[in-house]
Amino acid sequence: MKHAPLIAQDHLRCADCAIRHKAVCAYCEPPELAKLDAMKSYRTFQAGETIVWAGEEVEVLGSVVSGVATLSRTLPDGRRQMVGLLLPSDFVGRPGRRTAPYDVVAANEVMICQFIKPKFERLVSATPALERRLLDMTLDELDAAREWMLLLGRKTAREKIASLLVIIARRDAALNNTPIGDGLRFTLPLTREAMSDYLGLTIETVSRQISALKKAGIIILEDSRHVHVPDFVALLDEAGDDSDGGFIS
Amino acid sequence: MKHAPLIAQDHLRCADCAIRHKAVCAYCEPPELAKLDAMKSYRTFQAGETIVWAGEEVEVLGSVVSGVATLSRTLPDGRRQMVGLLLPSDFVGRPGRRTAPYDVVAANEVMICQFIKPKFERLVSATPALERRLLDMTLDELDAAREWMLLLGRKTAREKIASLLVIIARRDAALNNTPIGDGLRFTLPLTREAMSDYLGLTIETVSRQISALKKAGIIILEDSRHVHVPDFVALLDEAGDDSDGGFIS
DNA sequence: CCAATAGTTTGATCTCGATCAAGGTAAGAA
DNA sequence: TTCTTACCTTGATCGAGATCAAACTATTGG
Repeated sequence: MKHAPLIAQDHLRCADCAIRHKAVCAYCEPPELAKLDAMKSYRTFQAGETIVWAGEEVEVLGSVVSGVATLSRTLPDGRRQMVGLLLPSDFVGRPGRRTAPYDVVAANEVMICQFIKPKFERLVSATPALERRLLDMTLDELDAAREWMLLLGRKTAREKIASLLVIIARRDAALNNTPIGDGLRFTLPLTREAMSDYLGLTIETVSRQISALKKAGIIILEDSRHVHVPDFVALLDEAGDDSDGGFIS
Repeated sequence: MKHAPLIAQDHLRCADCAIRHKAVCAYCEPPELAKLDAMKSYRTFQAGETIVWAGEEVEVLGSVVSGVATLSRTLPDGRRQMVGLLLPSDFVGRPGRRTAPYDVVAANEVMICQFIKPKFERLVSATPALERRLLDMTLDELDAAREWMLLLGRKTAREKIASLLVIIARRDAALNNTPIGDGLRFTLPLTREAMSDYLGLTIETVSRQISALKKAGIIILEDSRHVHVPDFVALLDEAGDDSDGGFIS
């Protein structure tokens, strides 16, 4: 049987597309999947707004359409570690679980394409292709988490910063459908504090290492949020390894 | 419909049991699942033996029956970080993926209950309950990985050691069906070097912190591998948080 | 028995990133 | 405009954990 892609360029734009993508093709899509279209709704969160509180019952799940959200855990004494970064097309929520063990917070204005959980789960149960797709997405998240463990446990502050820049640059390029190469330009969607939470560092160290990369000519800062990378390979080199960060599936 | 547990005490003993557990019950098990019994075979690996090389094609998957295996990633310059610990009943292998991005190594003598991958995957495709169970197990692994990210990014060396001891103690107790409490006694299945790889520390720091916990009376060492915990709550307290480590699902 | 090997512990010193502290910058409100 | 607030940068100092070095323990094999 011939398989044609169900969604092309804009498969990142909303949750049901992100979920259907790869799960099925235009020729063999189970009719149940079309129901996703009817079920979805959109919701916007402001920067800093908490989308899900750790331990709280979650009644909704979906995926990020635009903006950036963070997953983070906090120790009783306030130490915080980000455990995931949700960029457009990433899935939010845990199918089959009642609560999340971490906070989900909007880093900037975030639009979510969402489904009512029980409805969505009923559809999943009835649609093996959807179940398979969710497993596939969860394996990608697991790879990303393990890649991050290597970074947290063994990389230097400078390598951590470079690695984060590489990931953001790659995702940014993928989102805009532009090739990755020299002369790359992108916007940091995170504050220095959020970066420090992600990298297991302090704000000051993040700021210092970014300044150091700037001084070394690896990056050029137009302002604190706008990065220009004249030589992408040089940045990759600073990251300590050449893996794809587990974020490309 | 009434649900009865399919497997009781010994559900940890082999892969098809670990996988069937929770997926189904004695009354509603799909007939396909019985095929797991016919497909499984056992294989033993010596301590230090590599079960799967990073990037290598994997033709087999299954779960740990006895012993301990580790998942680890290595940077080009040799720095190593363990990204997962496989204790009895844990699943090995990535359904639907051709290769693994990390090495799987036997920490001591390990017995695996294994399935031939294509056969297993065909069965999975035909058995939605199995697919769901795999998703559930993968979500547990993801939770554990994220818990570990918090440890790697934000905990002190002492808290890291205490956290690892708590996890091993809990798994050990679960395996032997004994309650967790004071007067706990267990064997460390890892060398100091493996612990340092897991915790993002050096061997020396691991050794020193274990000595410090011993001096503080939190643990009593019968020899370097045999630990006695007089007061479990005191150990928990040293771990910095009271979560279950994501290892209990 | 001794030698060799692998793992563990302890000490001395160094260094990277944390901490403490002070300014700088940009955007919005009064 | 000036005040406020949030965010970012830079400097000085400190300390937890790394590194370097040596000794100790247990096991295996000749």
